[in-house]
Amino acid sequence: MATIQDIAKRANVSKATVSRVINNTTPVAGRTRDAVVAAMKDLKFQPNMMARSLAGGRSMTVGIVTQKIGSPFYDTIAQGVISGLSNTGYSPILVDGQWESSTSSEVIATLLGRNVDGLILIGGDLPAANLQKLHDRLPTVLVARELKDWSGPCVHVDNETAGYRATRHLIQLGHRSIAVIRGIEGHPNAVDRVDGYRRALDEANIPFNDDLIVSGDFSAQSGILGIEFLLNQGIRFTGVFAANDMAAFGARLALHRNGLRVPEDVSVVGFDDQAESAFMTPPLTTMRQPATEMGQHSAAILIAALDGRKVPEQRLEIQLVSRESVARMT
Amino acid sequence: MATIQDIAKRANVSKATVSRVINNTTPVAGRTRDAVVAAMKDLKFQPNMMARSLAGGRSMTVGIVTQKIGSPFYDTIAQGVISGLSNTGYSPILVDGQWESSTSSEVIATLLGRNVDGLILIGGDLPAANLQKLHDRLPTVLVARELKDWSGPCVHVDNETAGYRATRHLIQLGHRSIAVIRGIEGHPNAVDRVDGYRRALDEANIPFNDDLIVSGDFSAQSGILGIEFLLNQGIRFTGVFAANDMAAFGARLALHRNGLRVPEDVSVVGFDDQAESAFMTPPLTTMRQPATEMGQHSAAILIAALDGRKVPEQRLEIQLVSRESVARMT
DNA sequence: GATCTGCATGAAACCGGTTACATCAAGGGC
DNA sequence: GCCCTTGATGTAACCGGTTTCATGCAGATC
Repeated sequence: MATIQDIAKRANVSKATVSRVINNTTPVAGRTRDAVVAAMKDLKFQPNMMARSLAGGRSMTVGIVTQKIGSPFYDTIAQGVISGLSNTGYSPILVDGQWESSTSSEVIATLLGRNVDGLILIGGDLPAANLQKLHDRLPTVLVARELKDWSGPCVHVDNETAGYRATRHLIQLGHRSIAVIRGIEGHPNAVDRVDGYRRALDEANIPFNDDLIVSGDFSAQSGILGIEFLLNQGIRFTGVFAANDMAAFGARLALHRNGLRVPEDVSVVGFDDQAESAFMTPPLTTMRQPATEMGQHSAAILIAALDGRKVPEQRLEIQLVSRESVARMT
Repeated sequence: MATIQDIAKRANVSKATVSRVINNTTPVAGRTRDAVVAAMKDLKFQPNMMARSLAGGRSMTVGIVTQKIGSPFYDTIAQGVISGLSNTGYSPILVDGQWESSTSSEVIATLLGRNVDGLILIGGDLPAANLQKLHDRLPTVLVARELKDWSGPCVHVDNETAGYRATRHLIQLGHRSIAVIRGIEGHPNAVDRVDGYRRALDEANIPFNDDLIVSGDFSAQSGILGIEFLLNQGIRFTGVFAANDMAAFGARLALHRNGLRVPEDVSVVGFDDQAESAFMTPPLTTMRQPATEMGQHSAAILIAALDGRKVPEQRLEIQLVSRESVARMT
């Protein structure tokens, strides 16, 4: 591999000049520049990022910390980030925090050791204080996580409103007994969604019934278990609001196994709108999270911050995608 | 951040000694070592990877080139690679080749500029010659792609046999008119699967009928279109072998829309066994690709190669996962 | 024509490690 | 007791860039 030194020799200039041409930091005379450019082309020069980073302090990499690789929602965000980073000169290093703040701290430490220029944290539950310290050190953007005491950039959507809208949709179609399959206990997004559910109930003067709420963990299995539990308890419901699409899939299957039709007997609303949801039988009505866009937008914010620019705030909303798993009560 | 110099001063030794302690390259006297270790702990020393890489020639990163981020199968492999890499000291840089050899070449070039120590190529269609040149330069493992003229390590599964088994399964249950929704034209895996399909037919003395084969592209939409097309043409079939699970989802939905029950009227076999498949209605019978294992195994192979070791060949097979989308012909 | 100014360029230090080589003290062999 | 070996450690060069500062040259000013 050709080094900057080789280029310099070939173009009869000094290393410094070559560096200037590459980085456009200082004006270089036209003919000199041409000679350097030609030499770089001839030798197929590819700058050594390691050296560059060591000298210049920038590694041109950004760290992405995702949670539980394999979860559709977080994965899609990560993909959005990666796609948003392509052709920016920055390369992504993707690591998994596994929804544990200790693991997250660890992986972040190795990312720092790699001199990443910026950090994108998808979800996670790192304490605000740690985050703030991190952000004082290098640009950090938080995705899919709301946090008070956080002054840095943050890309998130309003889960409470989404939960409200999902529930209102069912209510408007005449449903009054709406079961909820909750996400992981204490998970802020899950909590917000249930809060929205309650608001919609209050608004419609439907008393809140705790029996209709079953716990879950965002898995399809928890959707099955939730429905089985409700049915075994003899609890009546005509609508189901699932924590996410995976749980909705499980719920839909359990209903099927118990001879309940969707949507004729029970309506189901999911959350996320993952790729498969449009092709369920019946296609799933769900709250679409703009996961890809969230990822891309956070990449844009980070790049802007790294360049000292600011990027216009972009309003991302969770929207109801009305398909065929919901019907009017008859 | 503390540097090796700071450690050296604090432990009253030279930089070299600190380096030796860190890398265990040369014996260091017990008390000296202890002093250094203590100093590192005190100062929370985290070696600068950039400097390390520049000096030592190793970057402790590996490049992962995936195709079309967002495709369940390739994504799962990538996840496997990432998980296989965790705690090895190597960090993954993930890029998307987008199923275009020009894009792949480009992203690989930037990975080389980043001094990645090894490369994992998932799928793709880079010409064998390029690959060989690449492999001469740095350890490279090929995943989910079979290639003659390739002497390097390669993790793949036998798609022909899988296609054969899927078809045989249907035949054994009495099906004789089995439609195929093909994957992308010319995609080697897709071609192999259809070859296996033909072999099973031949073995059972069922004449091959070209009308039963419809084109597709691994998308759910193509599953819908395929079934619609067959139905419109009035072509009769009792079984469907889909290129992958996404296509199977689409096919299943199209059958539903046309009043055909699965599996009572038509049996469906998918390919991949992605997470959602077990929760379809009915749960999808499919050929399980050990995607995660493939990723992990290829990571293991690469790490071993980087350490100059060899890792025992591991036989990975595609297996039939029998669920409820297939029934015996009545 | 001498002096000043400004622009293009070169020399060298520096980033934080690794490593070949030099040095030095202690122990062993005669 | 002297010399050689051996093992531990220090010194300094080096990896491939960036950046500060010095330098030299041309044109402008008087």
